[in-house]
Amino acid sequence: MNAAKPPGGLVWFDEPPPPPATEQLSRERVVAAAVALADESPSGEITMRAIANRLGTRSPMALYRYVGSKDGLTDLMVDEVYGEITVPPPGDWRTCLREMGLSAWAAVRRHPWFARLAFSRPPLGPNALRLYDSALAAVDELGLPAATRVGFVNTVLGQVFGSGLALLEELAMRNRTGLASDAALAEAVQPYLERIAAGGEYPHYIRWLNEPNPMAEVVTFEQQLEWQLDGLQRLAEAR
Amino acid sequence: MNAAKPPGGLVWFDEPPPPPATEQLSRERVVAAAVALADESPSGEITMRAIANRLGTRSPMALYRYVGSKDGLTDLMVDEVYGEITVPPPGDWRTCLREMGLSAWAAVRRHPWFARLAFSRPPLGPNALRLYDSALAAVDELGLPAATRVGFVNTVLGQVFGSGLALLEELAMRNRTGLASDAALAEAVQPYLERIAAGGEYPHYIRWLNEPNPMAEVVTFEQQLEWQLDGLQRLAEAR
DNA sequence: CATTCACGATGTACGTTGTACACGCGGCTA
DNA sequence: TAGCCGCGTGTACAACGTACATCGTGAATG
Repeated sequence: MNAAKPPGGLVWFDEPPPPPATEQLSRERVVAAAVALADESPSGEITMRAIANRLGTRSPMALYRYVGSKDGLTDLMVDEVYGEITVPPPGDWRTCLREMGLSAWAAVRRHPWFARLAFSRPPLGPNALRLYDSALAAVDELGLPAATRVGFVNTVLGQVFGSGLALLEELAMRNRTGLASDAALAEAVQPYLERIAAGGEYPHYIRWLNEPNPMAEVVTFEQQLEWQLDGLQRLAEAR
Repeated sequence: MNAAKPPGGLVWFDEPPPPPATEQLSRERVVAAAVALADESPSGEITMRAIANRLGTRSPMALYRYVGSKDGLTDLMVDEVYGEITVPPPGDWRTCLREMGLSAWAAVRRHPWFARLAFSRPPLGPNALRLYDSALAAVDELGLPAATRVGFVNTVLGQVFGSGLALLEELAMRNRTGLASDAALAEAVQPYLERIAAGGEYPHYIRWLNEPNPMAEVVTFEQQLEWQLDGLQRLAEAR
């Protein structure tokens, strides 16, 4: 053991060697720790070192035996969340896709970082495949060509991931600037906007800011999802 | 000048001291170089060092005099692209929002990285404000409450950024894996999918893969944009 | 029972990133 | 002529992902 010797210090001076590696590592434990860590961080950013730390392991290198690389770990995390998305058994296709969308939306609310990663990794893990398989089963009754079937599914998932990403980035931005509440945020931007207003440009923008509740969320995710389903339905009927 | 002396090398061995800083730096030049660089990189990722290099400047620190930080530069880049998005003069609100959506979509195609950054930075630059102002002017005729007005605009822009992000990530992934063409990609995933197929699970998924042109893009951006506009119109009429 | 071996975890190290800080050069002003 | 000040540079540091060699330990083998 050639650990860096504290210059002129005896072993006794160090604090005793941290939580003694509670348990065997495993791919599952690594992924679970990564997911938990990402859930806690507002931005969803994680670090191999942080994961190692959480597992009581001193070195990030220990993880590489189980996940290959950070990208590999990312894929595993993504598939983990795909596993939380459910599709009802085949029946009315529109109901199925709606339920899938809502279920995916719930998963994204639990794990906002998922929206970002889902965009950047191909859905090829077992849970992703299972999800796509169920969803394709649900639209089977329409008798559409292959590309159209998967287009239907992707439209719904795209809506979820897009809205999720907007959600994530707003969370991250609020946290980065330390402005958690609507009020604090409004106050911080105040001086800047007043300078803008003084310039007399952007009259409609200024008028919006001065009306009550300008930030209320009025076009909800559920609403937009329904609109997309309307569109898909019209597409299916016009076939 | 106490530059690191090459160990056992004479000065003459170094190449002569590079392109002599063509021109004065400026915020505009820095931003322009950053945008050009991001456009060239498939992932849209850039580096302060790379920008400095492109400007013939030896040190990345020179940029900090003009942009404050990388985040600051990001904001400037984002606003630059916001400046490429146009809204027709007020008239039929639906036409205006559609034109804005299409114009934004064109901008995103030119600068895919914009979709990612637009999500992560608040639209407070001059060009973003001008865009929002024009868009709000276009929906003014509807006589809706403030939050609803801006909700209309955000719905359209959200659709653009969401679709843009999907586009960007697909580009990035293809480039990361070095599989540019559909054919090359299909070939690379082939063995994996065959193992899957052999298992007999995911029957609908496998069936999709085996039909002709499974990857054809069938639900276009324009289509989805129109569906959102349909929804907005119904919302406005039901008011 | 002794020896070998493979495996899980570790320490060290490298290259890359953003950026803080101090310096030096050149042109302007007092 | 002396001082200053804006601009670019070099150096340095912390944090990151991860390649690599190493080591203690329990299982497999002779």
